[in-house]
Amino acid sequence: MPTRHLKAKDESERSSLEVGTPLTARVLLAAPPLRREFFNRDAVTVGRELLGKLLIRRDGRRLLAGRIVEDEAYLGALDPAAHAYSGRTLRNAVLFGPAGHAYVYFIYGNYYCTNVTCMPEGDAGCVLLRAIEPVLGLDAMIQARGLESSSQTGISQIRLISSGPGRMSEALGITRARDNGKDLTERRSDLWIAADGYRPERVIETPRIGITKAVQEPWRFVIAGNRFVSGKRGS
DNA sequence: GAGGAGATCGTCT
DNA sequence: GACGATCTCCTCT
Repeated sequence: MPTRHLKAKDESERSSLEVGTPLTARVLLAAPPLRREFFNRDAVTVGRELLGKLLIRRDGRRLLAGRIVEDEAYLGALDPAAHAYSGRTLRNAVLFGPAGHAYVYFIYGNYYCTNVTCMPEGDAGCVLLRAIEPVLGLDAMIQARGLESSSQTGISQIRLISSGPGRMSEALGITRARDNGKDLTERRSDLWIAADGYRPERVIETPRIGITKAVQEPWRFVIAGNRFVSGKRGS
């Protein structure tokens, strides 16, 4: 994969790249994984409450983690924009299974998008994870994205690491072959979601983006002011 | 900085 | 054969 060149930056700028509040592996491993009951609710509630939670990837002996700053709810059979709307297929079968599992699909010939199943089994609701704010493993994420090292990554470009569902999945090495159907409530898995007690100050609800059906529904949730939120000017 | 076009391939009909 | 819950690059202002 060719290296994508980002703007150079100086040392003073680099220190500010330690985005949000960087966490240690010890802190991440102490954070309890979200329980099945958390996901066994409607997708809108889960989407709103997932903001601020930690998405953690174990990659060999390494941990990568980011705080969820943007997501979207999809309501299954009730939602024309949802993959489950047209019924069960081989691709979306995970959506019809138990809550708290990863639904990963391939899109536009290049990218993977990562969802968490929710609602009681059979209802096929899910939450699309759209962006995280890196809290551990920043350099590994930059490498996974094919960007230059953090010593050369500009502050104005740092959001390119994990802002957007395709970028976020690539940064954490999430693929359909590796992660589709994985239980995200289980720390013994190599991908899970945990809570460390952080609560976002302000959450904004907006219409979902990148879809052509049910575009008016305000089921996209973002942490207000967070620089890793995708879209134009993070809106 | 903003907007548009093209790339790319799995999935579904 | 058509479409798509995206991203990057290029052009214009």
